[in-house]
Amino acid sequence: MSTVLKALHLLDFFDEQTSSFSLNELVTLSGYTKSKVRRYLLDLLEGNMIEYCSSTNTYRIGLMPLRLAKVREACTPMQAAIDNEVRNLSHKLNESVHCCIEIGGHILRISVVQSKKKNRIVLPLGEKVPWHASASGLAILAFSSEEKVLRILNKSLPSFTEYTVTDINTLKEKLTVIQQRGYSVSENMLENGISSVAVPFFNPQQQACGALSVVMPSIRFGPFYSQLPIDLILRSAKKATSLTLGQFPKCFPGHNKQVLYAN
Amino acid sequence: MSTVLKALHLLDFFDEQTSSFSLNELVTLSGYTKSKVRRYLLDLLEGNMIEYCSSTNTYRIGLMPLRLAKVREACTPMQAAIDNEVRNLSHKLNESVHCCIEIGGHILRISVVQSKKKNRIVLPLGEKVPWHASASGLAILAFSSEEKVLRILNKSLPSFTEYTVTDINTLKEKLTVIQQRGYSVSENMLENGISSVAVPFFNPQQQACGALSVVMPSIRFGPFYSQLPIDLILRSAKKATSLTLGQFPKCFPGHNKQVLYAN
DNA sequence: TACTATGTTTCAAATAGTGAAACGCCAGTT
DNA sequence: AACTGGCGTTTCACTATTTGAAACATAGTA
Repeated sequence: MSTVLKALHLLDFFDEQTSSFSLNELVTLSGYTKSKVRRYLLDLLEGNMIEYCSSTNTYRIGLMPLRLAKVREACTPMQAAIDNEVRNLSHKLNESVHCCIEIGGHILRISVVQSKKKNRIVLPLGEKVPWHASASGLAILAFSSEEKVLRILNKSLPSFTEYTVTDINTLKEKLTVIQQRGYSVSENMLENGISSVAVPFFNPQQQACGALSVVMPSIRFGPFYSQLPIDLILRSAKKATSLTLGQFPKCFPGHNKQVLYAN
Repeated sequence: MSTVLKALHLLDFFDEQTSSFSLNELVTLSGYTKSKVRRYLLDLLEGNMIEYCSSTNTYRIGLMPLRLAKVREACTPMQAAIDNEVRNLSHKLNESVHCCIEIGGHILRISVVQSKKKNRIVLPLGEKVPWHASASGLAILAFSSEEKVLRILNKSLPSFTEYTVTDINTLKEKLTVIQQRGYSVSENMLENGISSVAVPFFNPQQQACGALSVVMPSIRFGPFYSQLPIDLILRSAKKATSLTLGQFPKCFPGHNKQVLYAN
């Protein structure tokens, strides 16, 4: 593994919950030796990827990512495009809609719009979502390489409810179904009473890089699913894809324009 | 120079104008050998810092910077804090106010609020500002290391008006004055008819990382400067500094609370 | 004062980075 | 079809950078 990659790996630990670390904390988290971590941190510091706060002896994200994000958003305004699609879709369906993208091996929720209904699902922004127990995670996995699927699912997976599927073979079968349908469904898999439908979207390399998901109380899911507005959801996913210069792969169903509904 | 830093250096070339590059373009820009650049790009790719677009054979900024920027803004909302100070200051002075920060060796304007007066200065957001011919640039330089000053000023500097100073020794004298006063002044240096005053602000390492600047038609500058509301401007700069967890250095004048006015 | 937890420095050993050159591929030209 | 130039890819011997362990420094605490 290259030095550059090892250094960049340190950045993976920073998130909204834990946004700054001391040297020793990163030593523990990364498993690298102290000298290694220190050297990397100094390099990242000089490259403006992180900042050092001398009063607390901790490191946090620096200004360079801000600049780079600005550059990226300036030429391909993904965040704006996605926020827009999520808002539209939520407005049309009057259910909560959220969008997750995969970064650094995790799925992160980067956009949410809540339903206006009294009984609705409220999802925190920036949260990590489990691969195997969310419609979004499965939607992405279904259009990922076999190797990646194995890497992610081939470990002991946590069970959240009695409906969480943790067996790799059952999960693989689920993925096959999702590949055929083009969307995934989660009923009470992550938390009892919450159900959702997700459609993946793709990056320029035609890899699934995120998913749009409609999420609601399970009590409303039956009627919703029986006349699933998959066209609407798909259209949003395609728009999000094209706005970020991505491309749906040939293997995606509905290339033949025939969309499969419920069951 | 470490490998990590050399790899990160490639990211410096990406900006709003030129947001994607082929391998060879980066070879030319960086002066590195082809093998080197390629290796670095692959590492950055795997670290999600960049994306590869196979249809154009070019690289552009990836998703990781987006994530990191989000993390940073979530814990220290710099952009929001600065926008706020710029708005306040502009409102109080009724002149255009803007804020620049230094990223990757350049000064970028990241926040602007226009004066409400008919005759006012309108500045584009995201523009690069020259180090030697702007109040902001000089304000930052005055509180930067000698080595950095030399690196930046020790090349042939463009002349914008007959008032642009391009001689390094004259510029250095200017910097000394700014160090004593805590603010910098630009009269017609970048464009005839535009004058401004700038105060630097600082990051946690007490390095000048940006500047707040009040800018107006030169015709109003005399009266303005004769009773310069430096306290107001300084207070805004200090607030911007503290909100981003930064710290003014000991060497900054006014630690003794005595503020020097005009001339 | 001693103790502990943290960050810093050092240096020989070894791993990972390096540049040059050869290679393969594609598109445009003759 | 053969030639050409431009670009990305692969390879490999050489060596410079990275590495880990251990000693050192410093700050906070009992």
